[in-house]
Amino acid sequence: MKNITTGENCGELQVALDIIVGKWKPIILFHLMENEKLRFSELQRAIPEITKKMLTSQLRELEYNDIVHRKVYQQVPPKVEYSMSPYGHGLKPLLVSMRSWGTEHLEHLEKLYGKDNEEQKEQI
Amino acid sequence: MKNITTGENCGELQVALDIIVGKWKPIILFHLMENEKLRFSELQRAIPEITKKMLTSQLRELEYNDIVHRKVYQQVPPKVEYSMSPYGHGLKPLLVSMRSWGTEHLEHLEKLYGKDNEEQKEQI
DNA sequence: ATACCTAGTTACTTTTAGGAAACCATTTGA
DNA sequence: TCAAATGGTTTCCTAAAAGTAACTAGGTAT
Repeated sequence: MKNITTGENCGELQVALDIIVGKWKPIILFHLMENEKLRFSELQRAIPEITKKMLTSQLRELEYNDIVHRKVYQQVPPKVEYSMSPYGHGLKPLLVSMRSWGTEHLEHLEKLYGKDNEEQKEQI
Repeated sequence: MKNITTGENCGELQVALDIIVGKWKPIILFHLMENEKLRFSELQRAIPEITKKMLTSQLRELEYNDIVHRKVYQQVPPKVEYSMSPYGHGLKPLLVSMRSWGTEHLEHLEKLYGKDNEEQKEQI
C-alpha cells in the first residue's frame, strides 16, 4: 500500500487562515494598513454595511491575536482608536501576496470561463 | 473630516481566501502537494475524519478553480485520481508562506499568553 | 444469488456565522 | 429636561456550512 504523507503542519496554516477569514477581517485590515489609526466610528463609516456587532467582534479577535492595537481614551463620549500593532505589520506582506494572487486568479478564471462565469459558479 | 481610504481590491483577497477556506481545503491541498496524485479513497484514508460529501464538494470547488485535476478511469469499480493542476502549483508558495506565518504566529501567541491559552481563546 | 468494491449522490439534521434592532452609560450642549 | 454623541452589549433570528446516514451503479469474486 502506498505511503501517503501526512499533510503535516496544516493546522498551522489554519492558524493563519483564522486570522484573516471572517467576512470583514480583510477589509478591516486593509483599512488599518492604509490609515495608521482609525476610530471605531471611522471604521464604521468606511465600511457602511458592517454592523457594530460584527465590527466589534472582528476587532476583538484581531486584538486577541495582537494584530491590531486598541487605545481607549478615558473621556465622554468615548473615543477608541484602532491601529495595526507593530507585530501586526508583519502580516502585511502575506495579505498583499494573497491579494495579488487573487487578482491573477480572477483573470485566470476569466480565461477559462469567460467574463460571465457567475452561472457556472452557481452550479457548484 | 478625515479622508479614509477605501481598502481597495480587498474583494480580490477574498477570491484567494475562497480557494483555501473551507474546513478541509488546506489539508487536501497539502496532501496533493506532497503526493502528486491520489485516489479519492486514498484521500479519504489520509483524512479519516472527512466525510465523502465534504471531500467531494471541496474537490469539486478546487477543480472548478483549476487548482486540482480530476482524472477518471473508465472502469469498474471506479477509479478517480486527483492531482494538483499545472496552474494549481502556482498556489504552493502562497500556501507555504501562510503556513510558516501560522507557525510563527503560534509561537507569538504562546509568548503572549503562555502554553495554555485555550481558556482565554474561549472567552472571545 | 449474493456480497463487495469504488466513487460518489441525496435527503435530512445540526452547528456556526452573520445580521437586525433595541438597549446602555456618561457627559455636554440646547 | 431632553436630545445627541460614542462605543459598545444583548437578544433574537436567518442563512450558510458542515455532518450523518442511507442509497446508487455496475462489474467481479464466492
